[in-house]
Amino acid sequence: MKWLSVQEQLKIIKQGTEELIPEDEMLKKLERAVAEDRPLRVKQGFDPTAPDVHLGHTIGLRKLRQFQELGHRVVLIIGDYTGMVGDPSGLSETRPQLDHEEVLRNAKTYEEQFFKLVDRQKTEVRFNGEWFGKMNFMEVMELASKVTVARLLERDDFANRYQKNLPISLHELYYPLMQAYDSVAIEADVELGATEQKFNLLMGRHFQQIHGQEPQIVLTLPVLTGIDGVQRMSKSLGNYVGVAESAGEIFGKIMSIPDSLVISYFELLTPISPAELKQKSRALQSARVNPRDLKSELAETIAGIYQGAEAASRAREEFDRIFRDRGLPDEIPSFRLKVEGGKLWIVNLLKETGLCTSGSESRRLVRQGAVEVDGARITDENAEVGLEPGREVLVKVGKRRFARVSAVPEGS
RNA sequence: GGAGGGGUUCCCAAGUGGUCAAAGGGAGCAGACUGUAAAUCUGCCGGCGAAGCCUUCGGAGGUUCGAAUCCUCCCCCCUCCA
Repeated sequence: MKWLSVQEQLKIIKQGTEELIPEDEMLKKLERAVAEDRPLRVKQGFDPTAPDVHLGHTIGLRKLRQFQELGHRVVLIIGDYTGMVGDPSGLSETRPQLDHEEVLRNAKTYEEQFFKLVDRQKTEVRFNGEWFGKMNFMEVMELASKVTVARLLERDDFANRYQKNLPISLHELYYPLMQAYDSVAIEADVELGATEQKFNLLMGRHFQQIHGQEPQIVLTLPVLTGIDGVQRMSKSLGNYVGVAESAGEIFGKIMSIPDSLVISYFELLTPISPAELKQKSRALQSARVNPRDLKSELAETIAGIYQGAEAASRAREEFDRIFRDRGLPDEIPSFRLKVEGGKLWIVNLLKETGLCTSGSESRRLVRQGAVEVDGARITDENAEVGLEPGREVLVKVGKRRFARVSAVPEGS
């Protein structure tokens, strides 16, 4: 194995990271890795609670990839056991617990997405049920005896909830211990996580020391702001972009982020060089470029990483056509509806095609002027639309809901 | 175990007998504008072919012409005491 110099490695590792604790130990580990030609074991755990890997996760995944490129080994821990507990990090409430089968099913989908960014050949996949499943109650108690309640309550999410008189279940307090024990089980050299994971990561050091191991290095990464521009990106907050989503979906979602987020997205989510980043940032400030165009470039880049450059470019074209030029998307679902007397009430049409979920919503949208049939706006909620077999009528609701509708032929 | 506080529409949160499908904020959706699914402004925001009616305020009963609001029992959460 050819190694980069320790200093060069450290520089790359530090790029875009929030904290490296402690840096001097990292240096020592790297030196030893090179001297003994033995890759570091870089741990990252995932709880397969929701099988969608989103852009927020990719910050960590890109970092793992970098470690691999430097010659190190990734240990991916699928938290089949911890997933059943539910990580309380950054949450103000108890997570729902999952049953074991569900967790295993999710894990599979998770891996597929994970390996879009991380090299499978240089990854060891472990389930933490492997060791937790064998533990007996005495051993669990033994673990628990190593941490004090006061220490656990230092964590800001627990502290917050405790202060606000919100419930904290006892099992949640075990989560950090379990994650920490994972590090012991796989003898991790480094563990990555978002800044909000810091407590859990540090607990890993503590446990490794207790078990006579050299403590792992803790590397924290910035938390990505979600597409709402306010809260951290998370599936449960609905402000996320999943890496498995279609290019069109990814493109559109990125286009909907506030302009103020564009630069940091470039920095955290694309392989942009520091120089280019600086240039874009200046261009934006000086109003030399239209933020819209910069955002479009960002959206295409990100969509390209996960769905391929071709799909990304098609997504951009389609977006421009629909939203900039007010045109039509490539694919519009077609419906054939049963019609009496050649006419169908607009409210039923919208409901039956799924363009609206209820009659009330249909009426509302018609009243608001959101509905067009063959380019003509319909504002009368009692309107009827003429439908015949074989001839499709184009229905548009709002800016992005389309359908082609025709009638079911007589007698079928 | 004792005493007290609380559970409201997707989320936060008002409401303590009719004027409540339920204030306000957020999210979401739509319209206008635009540079865009940014920003801003405006409107909508349980369901029903819409007249009125139906379902909804932790659950089940009850009082009342009328209950989110009052009573009874139950479930869950929090605080203090032990």
